[in-house]
Amino acid sequence: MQGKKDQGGPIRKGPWKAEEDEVLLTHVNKYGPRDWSSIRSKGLLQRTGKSCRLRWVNKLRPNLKNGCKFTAEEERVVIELQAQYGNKWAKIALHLPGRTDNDVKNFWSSRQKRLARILQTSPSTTTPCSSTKSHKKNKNISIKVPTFHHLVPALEAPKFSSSSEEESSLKAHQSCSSISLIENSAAIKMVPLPDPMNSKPLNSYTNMVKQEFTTPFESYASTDLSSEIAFPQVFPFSMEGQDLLDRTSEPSNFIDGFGSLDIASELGIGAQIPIGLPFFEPSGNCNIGTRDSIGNPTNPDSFFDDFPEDMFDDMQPPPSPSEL
DNA sequence: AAAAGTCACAACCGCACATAC
DNA sequence: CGTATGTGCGGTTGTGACTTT
Repeated sequence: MQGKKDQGGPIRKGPWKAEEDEVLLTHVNKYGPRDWSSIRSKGLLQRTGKSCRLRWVNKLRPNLKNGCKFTAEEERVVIELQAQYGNKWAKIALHLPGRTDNDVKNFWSSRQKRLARILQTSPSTTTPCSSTKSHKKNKNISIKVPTFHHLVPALEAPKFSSSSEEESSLKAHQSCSSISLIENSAAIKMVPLPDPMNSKPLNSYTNMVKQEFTTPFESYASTDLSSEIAFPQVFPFSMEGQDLLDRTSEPSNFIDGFGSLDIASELGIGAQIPIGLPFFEPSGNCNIGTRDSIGNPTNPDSFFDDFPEDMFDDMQPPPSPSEL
């Protein structure tokens, strides 16, 4: 960039070559992960110390899960910790063996971007879809996403497959979403499953879920969420894809739609909303194949069925549950 | 088949903090 | 004690691969 040459010559930027990695690894093996600046000053590489360190930390360090998608469990941990620590990626990464802060950061960033896009496509009034991927799929439909999302928090939202090994992670969301949605429809009336990972530092989270998981409204009322939830944050439920959006065009299906943990996760409000613990497969095998009894649009627990669709249009911040 | 959009990832930048001098 | 240097962290950007239309 700037004529910062000197010691090791002009600074090289951009993608690392295998030879550079080798040199860097040699250095680390010799002196340990430190003295990054000396790498350049010794003329070993035309990289800044910072760059060397970053390369090692993010790619060359042993035991990294390079190339592996975030598992459902990792995803959940991120969500939980992000809600707890905020954007302290390095801190969060400490809880995820093999993951770097950069990994976590990128992962979260992707989610946020997706959420942002979805938000734009979820107007509270009938609006034609327009440009994003979701839009494309909904091309000619008018999505009417009711603004009653504040009700959602109380709804159980198991995210069965979602990410995890398989294609999952985020990209797979597009495919998983529809599945989880379907499964969610059943989950809504499910009884909380035992916490699959109670040994994790997610106790508060899981306990909360268990506690909350009575009936949507009961739980909602019992925790007085109306006073806890930052509404603006709650509103835009991430519908993990067009499927969700599609479904949300109908109140009864809408419920099915926001079943996923991502609702909170993508909003970064995992700790604020008693989103149910996702019931994904423990071993992170997002077997999308488990899309058994799919396409069951009739959700017996779609309590919104009784509501006139337009009643949500002008919905204001969350009324107390009793008002519902 | 091509174009457009989206995603995931790698890498850089700037700032903050810690330590050495 | 003040300054310089090194390191760590979070934010941002660029890019290639993939998906959808």
